[in-house]
Parts: sequence; structure tokens; C-alpha cells
Amino acid sequence: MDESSRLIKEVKEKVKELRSRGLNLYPSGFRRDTTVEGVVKRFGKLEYDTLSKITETFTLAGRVMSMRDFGKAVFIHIKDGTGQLQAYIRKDRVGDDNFETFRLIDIGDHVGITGKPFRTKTNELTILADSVVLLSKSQRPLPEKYHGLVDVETRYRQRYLDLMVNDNVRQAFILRSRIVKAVREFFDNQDFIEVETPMMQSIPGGATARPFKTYHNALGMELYLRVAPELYLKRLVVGGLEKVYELNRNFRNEGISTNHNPEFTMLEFYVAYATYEDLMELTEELILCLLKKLFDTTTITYQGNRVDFTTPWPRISLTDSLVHMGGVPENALSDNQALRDFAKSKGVEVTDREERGKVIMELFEHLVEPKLIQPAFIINYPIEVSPLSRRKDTEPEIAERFELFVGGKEIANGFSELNNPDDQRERFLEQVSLRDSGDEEALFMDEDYIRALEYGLPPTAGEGIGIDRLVMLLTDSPSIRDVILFPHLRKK
RNA sequence: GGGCCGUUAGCUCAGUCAGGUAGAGCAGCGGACUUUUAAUCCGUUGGUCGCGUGUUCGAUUCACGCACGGCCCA
Repeated sequence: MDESSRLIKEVKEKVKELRSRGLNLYPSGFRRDTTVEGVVKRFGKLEYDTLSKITETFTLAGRVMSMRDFGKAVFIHIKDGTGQLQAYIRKDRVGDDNFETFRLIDIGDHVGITGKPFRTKTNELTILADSVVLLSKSQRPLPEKYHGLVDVETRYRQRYLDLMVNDNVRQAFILRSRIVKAVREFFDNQDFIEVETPMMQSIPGGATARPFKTYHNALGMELYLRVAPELYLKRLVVGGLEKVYELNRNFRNEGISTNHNPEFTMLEFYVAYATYEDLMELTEELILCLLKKLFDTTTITYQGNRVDFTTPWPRISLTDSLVHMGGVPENALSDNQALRDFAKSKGVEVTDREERGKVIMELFEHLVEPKLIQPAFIINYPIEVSPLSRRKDTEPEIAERFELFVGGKEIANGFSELNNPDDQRERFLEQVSLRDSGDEEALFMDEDYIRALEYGLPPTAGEGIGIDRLVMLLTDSPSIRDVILFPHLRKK
């Protein structure tokens, strides 16, 4: 909005006039004794006659959202953090002086109102005002009352406006808060301890992703914003914290899309003496617990699809999913060239440099992932794309790993942790050679982490759950930007 | 990075195909109205039509480039 906007100029003039009348536009210390919700809860069900006998008065505060002016009486709606309520201001009730002052109040201003509840002719619960005071002057026009604010860019850049006028947006973020709270309760109730590990790391690790780089002046060293807390959390398990979780931000220097924001919220948790199979059960338990607590149901609708979370969720091996859901010819899975040819025939871009595991993952992402609408665990990933996972004893080229898919999105990734320091060193070395040949997502060598493993990590399983994606599912949001208050956009 | 779409008043949108420098509703401003519900009625202000270059007598409209956003693809 341009500073020279005529509307804003008009408000500035009005502000000057109000000040010259000695009115404080931003007074402090207004005390309300109830909220909109408080009034509605207490009087919302009372009939006209019962209400008309009530003489008790209440003081509440809120933003003026609409105004219907009758000259000597005005109807307004005020909105506070709990809801919206109508107020009726009559000149003969608030007095001439108070009414004159009130006439200077606009839509968007915060006001304090004292009065008694009643019902209007049209049966709307309303506060009949004894007095109105200005609490904070709005100096910019609000978005329109009927259509609200639709422009996506403005909604993201000025989220406060979006929250102010679009109630569904407000509801989604309240739900997000409740989800996060319920997740914490779930883990706290199972005797996990919540920890916080470094966001700034000298060696970024725990996930194959490009990191953001920054610099610490006093230490004179480069630091990276973390792509995952994983390696620190496992150090804690080495130290004897057997059940830990962290629910916090990760940063990945990658593209932005409806499923990706450069900073996003991740839950990671680790359980000593557990396997990836235990974690699949725990995951089912967690999601069902959330659904029960938040919606009291086991089914949701996501983008028009009914999603049924009744357990157990199928566990499908990656290769089975490729053959049966992705239409990959069975013989291609054991023939590198046939696999690459098939990928190309499906328009999946693969370079000759990419190893088999990566080609398989590309195929999976394109051909299978979008079809996984109902919750399903995909299990048994190639070892070369799982550098921190334990090998299966029976099939050393396969990792004891799963990913959970719902609504065509990856929601969780878990595995039995690789606790053999020698194997881990080998895996790091492979990653380093990938990095040397140009793979910017490959892991860095982390000697300190290997040293921790050398002290002995108990057999452990760990998992990460993308909180933003989970919230998308539970709020039926098509874009990650709908569940992140301030999604990143280009500077304007 | 590529393709498609969008950007017009504070907000929500017409208009652009067939070039002649813009309209509506809400909001605002002035007035009437003491039970309205997108209140109503009368009057009225408001726009470098995203930015730039080109074509043209003349560009919001056509062409090209750029910026920002959305969706899809990589």
C-alpha cells in the first residue's frame, strides 16, 4: 500500500483532528472483564425475554469489523481473540459526549465497550453499550468485509491481515498449535525427554540436503544451519538419554514449492533398544492419538480424498511398490541398464553418474508416491540412499528403514540406526566421494560423530516426522504456505 | 531452470480479443435515518491500469524484456 494513498492521507487528517480534541489515540491499561466467548457462553442460549431482565454489565474489547450507522444509533461488530459480537450504541444511552467521540471511530479501530447483553429484533445476541472508548486507532483501511482478502501474495506478506479477516486461516493456525501441543504430550507421556540441539553446526549432517552457510565473527569460523538434528540426538542416546525427541526448525537450501519451505518444522525422536518395526507401531499410535484428540475420528478428508487411518497400515517393500504400483518390470530391478532405460521411457531424468539407489528413488517418487493416498509404510530401502541406517542382517544391501506416505506425501522417515562405527565410516567415505564428484546434497565426514559411535550407541531406532506436512494433512491444506505463518517469498 | 496463468481504486473484480489515456460493488468523504445484518436512501472523492523499452498520430490494450505471485514440470 502506497504511503501517499489518499485513504491514508484522510486518516492522518482525522488523527490530527482527534489529537487536537485532546483524545488519546493509543491509551494504555484498558481492562476487560470478559471476552466475546465469555458473553456467548453465558448468554448465547438465553431467549429475548430472559435476557431483557439482565442488568449486569460487562466490559470487553475488540476490533471494529463492521458498522451500520443510523444517525443517533449505530450497530457495530467487534472481534476479539475468541470471536465476534455485535454491539449497539445509542446516543440516548451513552450520552451526547461519548456518542460524539464514538462517531470518530472507524472500522479497524480497537474499542472497549461496557454494556449489558440483550437480543435484537432479529434475535442476535448484542451488547447494549453504556460507554465506548477508543483503545487503538487504525491508520490503514481494512480489506473488504464481504470478499475478505483473497490475493495470495498479500495474504502471505501481510499475514496479520489474513488472520484478521479470514477465519479459516485463523482456525488452521490454531489447529497447528494444538497438533504440536498434542505431539509433545504424546511423547512426554511416554517418558521421552525433549531436548534442543544446535541449529548452527560446523558440519551439517543427518540428511542429504544442501545447507545454508553462515559465519561466526568471534570464532572466525563458517557454520551451517542444520539440515537435521539427527547426529546430535544420537550422540545423546550414546550419553544415556534413551528416549529423546526434538521438535524444531530445519533449514534446507533448496527450491520452494507447495511442499517445501526453506525452513520447516521437524519432529525427530530416538528410542534405544528399539527397531524400525517398533517405530512403525509407535507412529500408528501417535497419529491415531492425534486424530482422536483433535477430531475424535480415524478418517479425514484430504483434497477430496477420504483417508482412513484404521491400523495396521500396510507395509510394502519399496521394490514391491515399484512393480505393483509403479509398473516397473520386475527384471529391470536387477538390471541397471534396463532400469535406466525404463526411467527414461517414463520421462524420469537420470544421469549416468547416478547410482542405482538414486534411480530407484526417482522412479518411486514419480510413479508410486502420488498414488499413496491411504497411509502406507514403504519399507526396505537401498543402502546407498540410507547412509545412516542399519543394514538388514539377511540382506546387507537393504536398510532397515521405512517411510510413511499419506495423501501422496512423505510424512515420516524412520530406521534402525547404524551403530557400527566402522560401517558408518565407510558410508561417510562413500558420501564424501559423491560430494567430490559434484553431489552437493551428499553428507560430510563427521569424525566426532564416529568417535561417539565408537563409545557404543545401543541398538536404537529413530524417526523424523515433517510437522508442516502433517499439519497440511490434518487441516486439508494443499500448500505448505497455508500452514506456515510467514512462508518465504522473494523480496519485493 | 522451463511451460502456462495472473498483476487495473484501500479490498473484490469488469474492461483489453477488434489501440482513441478507465468502470462497478464494498470501504472512504458529505447528508438523512434510534433494532440493523453485505442495512437502506441521496450526493461525492479516489487510478503513473506491476516496471521498462519498442511499434503507433495515439498504448491499460499490441510486441519484447524485467519484477513479483500462483499452478504444473525439472
